Amino acid sequence: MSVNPLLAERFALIGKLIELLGEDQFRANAHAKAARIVGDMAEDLGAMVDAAGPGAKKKLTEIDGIGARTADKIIEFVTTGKIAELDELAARVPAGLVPLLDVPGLGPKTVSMLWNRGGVKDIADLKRIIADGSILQLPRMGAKGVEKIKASIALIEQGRDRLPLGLARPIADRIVELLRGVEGVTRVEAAGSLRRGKETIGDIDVLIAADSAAAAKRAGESFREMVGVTTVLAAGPSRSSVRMAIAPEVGRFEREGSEGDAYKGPSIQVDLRVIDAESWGAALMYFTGSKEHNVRLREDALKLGLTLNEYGLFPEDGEETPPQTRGVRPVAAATEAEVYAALGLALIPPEMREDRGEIDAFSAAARPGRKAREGEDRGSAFDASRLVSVESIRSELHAHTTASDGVLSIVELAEQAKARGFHSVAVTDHSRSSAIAGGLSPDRLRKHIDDIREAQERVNGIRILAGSEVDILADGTLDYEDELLARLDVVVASPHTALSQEASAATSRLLKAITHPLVHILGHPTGRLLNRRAGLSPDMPTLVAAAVESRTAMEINSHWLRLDLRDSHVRLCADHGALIAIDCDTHSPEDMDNLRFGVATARRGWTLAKNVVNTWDAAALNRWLTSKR
DNA sequence: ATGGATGTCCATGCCGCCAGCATTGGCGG
Repeated sequence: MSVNPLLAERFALIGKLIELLGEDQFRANAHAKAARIVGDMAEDLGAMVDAAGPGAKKKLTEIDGIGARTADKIIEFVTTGKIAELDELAARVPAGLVPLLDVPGLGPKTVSMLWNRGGVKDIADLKRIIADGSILQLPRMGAKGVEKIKASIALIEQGRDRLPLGLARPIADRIVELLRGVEGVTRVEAAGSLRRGKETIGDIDVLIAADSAAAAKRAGESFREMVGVTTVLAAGPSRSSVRMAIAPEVGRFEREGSEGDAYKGPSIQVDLRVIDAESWGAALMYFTGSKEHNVRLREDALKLGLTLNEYGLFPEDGEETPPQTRGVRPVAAATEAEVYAALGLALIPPEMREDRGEIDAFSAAARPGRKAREGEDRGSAFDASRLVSVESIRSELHAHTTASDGVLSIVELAEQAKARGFHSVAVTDHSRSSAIAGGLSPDRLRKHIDDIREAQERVNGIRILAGSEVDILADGTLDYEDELLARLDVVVASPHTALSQEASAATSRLLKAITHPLVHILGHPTGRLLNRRAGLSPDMPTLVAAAVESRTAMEINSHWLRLDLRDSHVRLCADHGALIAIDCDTHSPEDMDNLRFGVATARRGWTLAKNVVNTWDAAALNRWLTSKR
């Protein structure tokens, strides 16, 4: 287990405690920032500290946003497992107060006031003073706000995580399709973290433009009456807001027994916003985010004598009131491209809008102090057309058949892949140790290879590669003898068991697989499952360096429960030019629809199409495969 | 607490909206 998520959680907590105590806001911000940086880092800080020894502090402070004090705390946590400052702060604030910060509508100032003025120490206290009405005596607590807080608490108590992208996306697609069918609606787009392809989604934001107020009204009505809506939270001319039920089955809705407020199952909030066509681009940018990206853009706008908001990019005139309310003409507003262009930027793909260096990279002018990226001339803007896209994917290199735990025969799998326009598909059933998944004994694999060759005889227009998803055992050895692996066209090596082994063991285990001369692809490298299992936390820089050296591809497993590698790991691969394989780990035909999630993750990690083996034509793919034979 | 410019200090992400209160704080993006 990597210490990074633990450290991120602790830094975030320190920041929150400082805010609750009403102490230095800048210290609080600095800790929140440190939490974000540490959480995004691919390299395990525990390994870094151990490896650097006495030089650890210097190494840590080289990271932008980590100073001497934070470095000390990282080292303290790695070596002792605790942070004294955190313990001291925690002793001064009731533990039950921190979860209150997660209640929508409650921020640090309000929670702090509830505690100091209202004696609130946890959610139960808050509910009590809401119930007996005494909360209304406190400053800034009016009837309207308290109603909102009450509703938010009810929601929080259902205790749900953010929704995986793979569940949110089909819901959003359905809503977008519904609204596009409303007469007079001219534009519809889902924005937010969904549009950025983040692995989990907090809520769904849908923007529309319409050619009349009547059309916008019709759209709002259709939206609020959709199947699956359990509660209408808002119903105004410019905004509607609902909660939608999510059935246990993917992307399906369940209405029986879920009428109105009685519904207590999983749900997601969906907001519909009506946008003027003239400010479509600015609004889409604002609602797409990320917040950090938006703030950077607004900062840069000010340096150019401009001010950016969700209505457009305007000349900065020093007036207090928003420019659009004074009839000021925007410099740009209608499309994202023109707003970015007016800021001296090429259109930044939504997946990259995270304030992770993309604004400098997309700047038309060279900016000093920036390292040129692989495949990029210093001083020229990042070329978004070179990023990998769904359309650029030409093969699936990780798929299962009925021989192990898939539902398709070899021929059926080939037909599915062909229908998607692929030139090749690899049959990679499980190896013997994955007994539950029907792993093949060496003898069965030999027979399976014959079956694959025989299937190829019967199918035209697609190449069927004989492969295996071979288990990487806990010590790094592979589940078949080299002699057998050498007979396969493609070898995907993946960890399936011992997924909680310690970082150093995981690193050497995976390193063995990457450097094995017969292995082409490292499959779902960490074995994590979203919201369920953290998986391995190997030292990623070491793995990536080895992958570059041995020309082994690192997989992005596209299944929305895996998305493994994750975006930050992918970015490390892109920075070093490692090969990437984007695969669906196909077990059934629908699994191939997950490709877009894998591609989104690749784009979030700045992956160029040329570094993705699935984008290569058949000849190039074959040259790479045979180079390891 | 950090990072930048200076050599110890100084500034520190933007903008709009809403409720509550009476002109601003707090929140969310």
